Amino acid sequence: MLSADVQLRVLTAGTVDCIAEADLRTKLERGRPLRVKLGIDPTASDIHLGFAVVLHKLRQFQDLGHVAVLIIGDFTARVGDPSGRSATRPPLSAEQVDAHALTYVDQVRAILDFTPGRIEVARNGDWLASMDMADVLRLTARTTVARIMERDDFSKRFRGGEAIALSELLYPLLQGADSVEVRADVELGGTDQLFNCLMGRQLQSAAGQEPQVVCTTPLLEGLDGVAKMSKSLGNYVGIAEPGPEQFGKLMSIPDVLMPKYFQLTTGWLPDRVEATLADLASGALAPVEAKRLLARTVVELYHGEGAGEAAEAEFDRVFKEHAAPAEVPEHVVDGAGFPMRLARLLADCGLVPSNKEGRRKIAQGGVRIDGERATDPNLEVAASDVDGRTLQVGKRSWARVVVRA
RNA sequence: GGGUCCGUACCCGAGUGGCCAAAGGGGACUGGCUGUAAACCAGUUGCGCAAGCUACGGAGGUUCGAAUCCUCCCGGGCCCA
Repeated sequence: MLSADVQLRVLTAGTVDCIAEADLRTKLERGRPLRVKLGIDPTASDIHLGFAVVLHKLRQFQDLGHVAVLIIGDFTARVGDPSGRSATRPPLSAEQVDAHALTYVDQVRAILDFTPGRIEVARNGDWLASMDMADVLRLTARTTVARIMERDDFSKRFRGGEAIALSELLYPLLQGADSVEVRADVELGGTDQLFNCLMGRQLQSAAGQEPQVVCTTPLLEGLDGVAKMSKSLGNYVGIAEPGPEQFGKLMSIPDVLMPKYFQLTTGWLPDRVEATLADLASGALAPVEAKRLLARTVVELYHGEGAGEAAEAEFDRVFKEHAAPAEVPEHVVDGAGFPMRLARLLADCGLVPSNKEGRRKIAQGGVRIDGERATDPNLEVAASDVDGRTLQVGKRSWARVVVRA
């Protein structure tokens, strides 16, 4: 195992908070593998680049010989993490949570080391679900209303006269209870998790354990450049998405976000990031080229050698030469329905949410059949007009029509 | 438990008996320009080819006519206890 100093330098790089760094040093100096906890609530089906930031940090710990303790928050997902929220989250069903949990573990394999002994995966329902009222009361007695209300999310919502479910107030305690349960030495999380993680320290102390060190990583803004990347806002790049998809999405990020994306999503060492950003700033590297480089790098990271260039080639094909992508989803239509309105067909193919919307898109010049723009919203098409052809709506939606006799 | 205010489309928010499928803003989408960036310009943003239908928390009611008035219910805020 490397010296505590060296480890400390690597581990704290790119973190926002590390509470307390001295404690981390002490723990590292013992030379024993640390138990590094990271909780994920399976509230969505995709893991995205924003969450990958903290996963990469966890991987660094693993690479230095420490143990990743991944907590799937199957129980906490149903309470709803109030972090960064301005409203209560909608509850998820147990089935949804289970389904998400499975895909999470699958996706996380792309980043974490699953060598036995290097990782533990646990579900917090295993201990939280069986708590009885006495346990809950004991837990809640360990903190105070004032402490909970210090939290920005809560105090804002409270002052704004918005609803806060009592169960939401308990969320930080549950997350803290996880730390006690798994005897975490370190807990990682995004900066929005700071409060929750600190609760773990408090509860561990109360339980007679040495408090965990809390390391937070920066939050990544989503494609819109404003809000935090999240599934619910749809401004994310999933780590399991196809390369060309990732590439296209990354090309659409605002320029101002490029430095941050280089820092947080490429997995590059700080020196290389700095050098690239310097080139960008000096004009030696054009913004487009920098963005292409970024997109290629990220795609390679998740899809392997060569995938970046393949994605880029596909991107050029579609957006420079305006050709249809290599893979267009097929849509089978019953031939009996013909002749039919083009607008209807677009809706059937799922390219537009309604017939009406299809008419609008046509009128606005946003619809093409094999690259040929359609302009008449009342256009009727025969089966032979569309069979085997590619429909396009806007810049990013395609479907190949297959008429079934 | 008492009092009081509120619930409008993806979000915020105007509307308080007909002129309301509902102002305005944000977002989103389409087109133009471009580097699928930003900025900017134009347009669209319930469903239906249309007649029309469905929609202003839910259910009833008053009225020729309701998002607007009444009753009950559900959800939320605040004050008092």
